[in-house]
Amino acid sequence: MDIFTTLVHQMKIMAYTIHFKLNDALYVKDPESSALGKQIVSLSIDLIYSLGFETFTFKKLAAEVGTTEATVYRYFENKHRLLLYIINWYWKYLDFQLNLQLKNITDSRKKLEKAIGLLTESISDDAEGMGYNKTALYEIVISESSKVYLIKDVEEINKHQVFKPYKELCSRIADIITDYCPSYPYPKSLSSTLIESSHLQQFFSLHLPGLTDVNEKNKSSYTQHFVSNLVFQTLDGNK
Amino acid sequence: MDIFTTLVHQMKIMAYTIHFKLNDALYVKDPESSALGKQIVSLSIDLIYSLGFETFTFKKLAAEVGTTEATVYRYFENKHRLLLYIINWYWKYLDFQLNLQLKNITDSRKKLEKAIGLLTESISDDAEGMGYNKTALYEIVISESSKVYLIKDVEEINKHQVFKPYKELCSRIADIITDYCPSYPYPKSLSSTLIESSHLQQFFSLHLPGLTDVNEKNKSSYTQHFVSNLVFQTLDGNK
DNA sequence: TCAATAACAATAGTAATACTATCTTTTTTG
DNA sequence: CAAAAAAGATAGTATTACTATTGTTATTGA
Repeated sequence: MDIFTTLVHQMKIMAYTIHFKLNDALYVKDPESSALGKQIVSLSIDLIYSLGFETFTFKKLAAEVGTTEATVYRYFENKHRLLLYIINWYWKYLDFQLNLQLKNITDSRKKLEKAIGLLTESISDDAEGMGYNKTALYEIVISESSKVYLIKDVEEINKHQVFKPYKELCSRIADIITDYCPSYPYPKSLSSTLIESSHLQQFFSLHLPGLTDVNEKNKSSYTQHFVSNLVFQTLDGNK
Repeated sequence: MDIFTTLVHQMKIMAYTIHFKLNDALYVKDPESSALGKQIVSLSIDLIYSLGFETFTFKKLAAEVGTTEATVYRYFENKHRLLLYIINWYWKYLDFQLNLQLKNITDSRKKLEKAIGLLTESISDDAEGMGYNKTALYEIVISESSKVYLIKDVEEINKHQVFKPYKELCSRIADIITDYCPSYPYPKSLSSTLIESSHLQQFFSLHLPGLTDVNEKNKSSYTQHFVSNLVFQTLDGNK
């Protein structure tokens, strides 16, 4: 059984909705186990997107869901864990999409190109079966995802495997990198840099364009081209 | 008058302590204008370092300084502004150090190498005249700096020029990049990527090493070598 | 040098946040 | 149908993030 088939087995696909089983250190009660739980996650994505993570509170979320704060706390310990849950879901989703789209590609350069396309969102993979507001989720990933690890107790929560999906995504891309250029000494570092700088350049090009070389002409494909150039020149120079 | 001389003129150097005049949108009352203000900034660096930004409060800071919360509020509107002040100070400091160390170098490759060295802290520039706890400040920059712009109202606060020192640092490095490789189309993007990924890889190598290729052997120079390879292969490939 | 004024300390208070606890009602399930 | 689990309703606490007021001590500038 190949790794992709294994992944498919880990999910249940029902009526166009993908379910990922996430690490139970992320929640108190599995939000996938009830309609209310799903609503909490779904509406939290919309609310974090519109308020920003700092301004987002469980009280506001409860009002949105039509329930009470206490009920939200029955699902998630605090808002950081909820964000971590959302970001983990996204990492799993991306890993899944990557496998799906790489399945029939044999050329490692094409694989890397596809991965960059996915990360920079230049591939319009349909949001069929996603269940959540895709725009909101992607914006949250860009603006808030680094807040899940940029905390004092990273190492403590890391023990509970909460970064496993991220590490798996990072490893998968690192493997493609090594496949493309076996002599390159930093495949994982380049992979994490690729993931993070894709997001960061998207953020900068939208909100602080002076930190980038984005302009009216290259706008739509700027991040993809910049990151693509960065990765391939680096690897080709290390061949 | 060259740009470096201009910069020197912008500062006053007194008894080994460097003072930078920072944007007054950052504070209510200039902390450089009193001994208490300096204490507030200095001890906030120690406290943010030891508690992490999320756990850090003005009440705790006031206790540390031996004053009251109300007094701290007379200097800074809130803790986000204080962090922004600290990070701005660091950006100005780095820009100053960069100019100082690049002064007598003519070769653009050597200039870039020096810049990378400074960003990855592999150059032990003496902390003489810094006035603050250098280790704490550098750790804050690595772990907390992105929180100053990853907020909902980035564009609003950007109007007050609070990211100017960052943009200046980014531009300065971008100019060296263009000097080294005039045909490279993304000098500012590469510059911001260089700055941010230097910090991120330092963070990952310390706290989530599985996302990098750090090991016992390359530990001390890992980030510098990775980033150096990334930048030079990218630029050499675009010549 | 004295009078004004700014700086700071001390204290108090408010609204919101981040929770926890308890009790009742509803829903699920064995 | 009974037991158990989930959710609703309500209440309450500690901490955070401020604002306001008043009195005292430095500073400074006429």
